[in-house]
Amino acid sequence: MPDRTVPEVPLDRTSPVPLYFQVATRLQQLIEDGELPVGSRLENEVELAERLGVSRPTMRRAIAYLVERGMLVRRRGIGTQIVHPKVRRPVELTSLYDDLAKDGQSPRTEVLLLEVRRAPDHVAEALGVPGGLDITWIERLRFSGGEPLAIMHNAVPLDLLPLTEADLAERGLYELLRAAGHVPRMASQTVGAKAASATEARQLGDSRGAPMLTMVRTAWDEAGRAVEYGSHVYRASRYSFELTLTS
Amino acid sequence: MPDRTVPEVPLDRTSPVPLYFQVATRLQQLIEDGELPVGSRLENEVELAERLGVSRPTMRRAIAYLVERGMLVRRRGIGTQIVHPKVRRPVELTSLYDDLAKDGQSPRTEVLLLEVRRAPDHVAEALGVPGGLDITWIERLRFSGGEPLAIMHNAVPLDLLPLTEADLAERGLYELLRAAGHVPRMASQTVGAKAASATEARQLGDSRGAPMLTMVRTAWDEAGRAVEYGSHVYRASRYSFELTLTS
DNA sequence: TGACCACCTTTGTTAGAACAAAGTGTTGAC
DNA sequence: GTCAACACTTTGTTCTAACAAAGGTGGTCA
Repeated sequence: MPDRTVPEVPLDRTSPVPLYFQVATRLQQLIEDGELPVGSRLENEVELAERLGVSRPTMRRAIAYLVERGMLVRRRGIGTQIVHPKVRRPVELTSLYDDLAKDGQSPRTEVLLLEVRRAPDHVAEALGVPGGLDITWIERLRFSGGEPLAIMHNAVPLDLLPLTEADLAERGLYELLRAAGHVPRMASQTVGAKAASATEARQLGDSRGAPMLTMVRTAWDEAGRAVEYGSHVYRASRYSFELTLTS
Repeated sequence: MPDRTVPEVPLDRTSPVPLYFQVATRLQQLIEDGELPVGSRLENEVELAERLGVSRPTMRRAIAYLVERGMLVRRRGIGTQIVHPKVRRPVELTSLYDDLAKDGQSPRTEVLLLEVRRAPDHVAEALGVPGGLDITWIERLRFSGGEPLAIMHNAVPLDLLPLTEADLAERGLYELLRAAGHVPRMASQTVGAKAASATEARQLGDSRGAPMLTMVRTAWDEAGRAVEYGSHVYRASRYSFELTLTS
């Protein structure tokens, strides 16, 4: 496949958006739109930098950004190739509410319990706090399309934000956390399966022993502060996790 | 928390290992060992570069590497802080065999079926090939600690490598792929749950209807070529997925 | 013909330098 | 005493420059 000449990229040097990002964004768009087709090779970075009017480090940074996202592949002596037309993010750190809302499923939430209490040992440990931490403890039932989908148990450190039943009924926990300035940035999850207990079956309108997907998660914000512990149970017949992962 | 003086870092300028990586690795070690405790702040990058005897770009690259991995956090005007003592990789792209072997569980594999055939439609689609693709189709039973753990169905494009029953009994599929130069770099997974079918129950020595964790995956190599399709069923009582994810 | 070497292309690494932008803290005016 | 302006600290962006290393190609010589 022959080299592909990248069209002119409009640059705004007065903009607060960094040059490397302007270039990267434009390249990404060209690839997504198919103007730079999968399999084709880019010009070499020196020429490209010259033609677009940026320095080589800036050009390299833009390319590195797309390599990181899995759209481009580079090899010394060979060049830069387009290998995928869509961004391949590692994994999106989203909540169930976000996922459903994005799909236009209009989720509904029923708050079963909301109380302030001392964190149980296993929760305190998951949050990385020695003990004696005050948390808001929440139990919610999530519906989608009018059908129950999941039971969600969450703990949020009390000093992060005040949580009310009304807020939670209308918005997802992650949305509330973000609005309060505690953006989840990293999370550690364990995904497993189990048979529904009698209680779970009753709450979810499923039969006892029905297969359930379980997820236990701890999330941290940018500054490394634990913002959420969650232990959820999903009806396997109605939910599964999709992940894209990179080495 | 006061600034922390980073101890001297030994640099080998004749080594093929890049300087920024030597610095990053040493820093990572210091953090993991607790010599640079969580919450403490690093010296500013200019001073640090000077003291360690590298240029500022090199120092920045080393730090950026650790920021990317979630160990450090930087803020303009503030400095660089240690927020986590362990590397937080997005998600490791490993196979079940790798995971078990790493835990010292000495996995055993029984090859139930190995044949060359035309890819079924849903497999061809998952691999991103229009159709008419010849694949090696494999069905394996994976044991751990003498107990059956999972049933694994895989498809590997025939032209990638020849697979024999003997190879698969001794080594994991990913290990074989890597050895053949087809290193899996990206994968797309769907994780769900289901109740064991009669066949699955019999093969896994579990009861019919027992909860099972399911995983369907397509993996690509560095060049964007599909190298594997897999559809696996794990006994939920004996296995779960652990993931770390970043936004 | 075939193997090996030299050369070309392309990305990777490192350095030095200057200015911009974001936070923090301090000083001074009112 | 309060608040705004300013200075200082620290990271972020951008540029120029040079050399190293890896992959491919073509030519020479046996």
